[in-house]
Amino acid sequence: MPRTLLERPDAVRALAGVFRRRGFEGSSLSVIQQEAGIGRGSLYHFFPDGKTDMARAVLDQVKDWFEDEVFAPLRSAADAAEAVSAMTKAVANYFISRENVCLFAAMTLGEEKATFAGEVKTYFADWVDALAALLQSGGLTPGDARENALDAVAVIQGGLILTRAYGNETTFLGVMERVEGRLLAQLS
Amino acid sequence: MPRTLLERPDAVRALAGVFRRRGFEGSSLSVIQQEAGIGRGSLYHFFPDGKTDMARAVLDQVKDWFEDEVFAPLRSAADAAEAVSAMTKAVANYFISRENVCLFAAMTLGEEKATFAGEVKTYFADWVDALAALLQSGGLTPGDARENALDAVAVIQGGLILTRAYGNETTFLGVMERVEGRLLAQLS
DNA sequence: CACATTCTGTACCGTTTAGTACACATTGTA
DNA sequence: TACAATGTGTACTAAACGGTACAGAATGTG
Repeated sequence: MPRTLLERPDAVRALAGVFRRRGFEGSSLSVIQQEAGIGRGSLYHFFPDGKTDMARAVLDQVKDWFEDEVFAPLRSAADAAEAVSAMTKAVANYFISRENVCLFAAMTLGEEKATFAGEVKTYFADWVDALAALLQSGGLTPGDARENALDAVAVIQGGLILTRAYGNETTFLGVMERVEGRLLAQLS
Repeated sequence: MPRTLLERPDAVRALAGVFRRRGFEGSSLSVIQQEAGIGRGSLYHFFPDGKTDMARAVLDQVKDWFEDEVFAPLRSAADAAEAVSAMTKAVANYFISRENVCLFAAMTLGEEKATFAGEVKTYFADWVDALAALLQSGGLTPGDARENALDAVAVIQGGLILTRAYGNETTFLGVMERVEGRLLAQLS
């Protein structure tokens, strides 16, 4: 079975960049061709169902990354405090190297909202649940753990909005530092 | 000078609803006509520069509402704790009655980002600054006031994302209750 | 009832959209 | 080198896009 230069995961990575910069509806096929450097033929070869297919593939890849690098470590952590620090560090690095855009958050707006509602809900629920479980393992009551986890994810997402609005990155970094501090304080 | 049935502010209100539901790029002229119940002729009569003009008018109206109902009260408050409670209540009611969408946050994504960057930055900066000033007047150091204000606005914005993702409203209400509690705790 | 002004519906324009068709290039294997 | 599978550029379509033009309806004033 012949292999050529462009593999599907590479295409997905390139698409993710375009969607982050332009949004889903703002990424026309011509824009995608140009910015991702992938011709229309290849695009419809890898993603036969068109733009929706492309977006789904991108969301899947993001979800997989978070599952491996964030959610799973939270669930299987031995030391709660260490796990909190690891999570904030991983998440901060991730979004800073990806234009401070969370594609799942972007999918809660506009027409694409209905299309990806299931995936979006699962992503955020997995994140909140994994963090809540960790906090509970660190001594918090189930209720407190859940509330703190939800507020942590919320402040991270809001931090992304504010850092884009301000046009800097220090805003987001500050939010991440403080959310780490608050979570660690809860654990002690 | 003759007056007819539809006034510009009414049109702006209708447009805001469409933009909240469909996003800026997702709101085509035909969709706007249909959902806002305003014909193309009227649209271009009130907003000669087209869609950009419409979006600007909507953002202006939102900004004015927050200026009057949120920012100004924060700045001129006598009692810091009361002002915090008033703000959280006003903000919660506002977003719940507006489909849990902050149009300024939506404008930090996609192609329209560049177009409205100035207005968006001003909106969030005004909010954070007004809240920080209040917290400072309530006894916090300038640094603490600023950090707490920024995190409060961030968690509110993130709460909107999560409540849309979960498809409920209780998530956002919970976030609002807790952010009020945390701010009040700082003041005491 | 005129009248000027403010609105509004409709037809239209050139451009762009997502998606399709398909010949052809590229590749690993035999 | 022949071959089948995989990947890709190009031309094309119908529909939708934002925006324009403009006749005429609606309105308060004299």
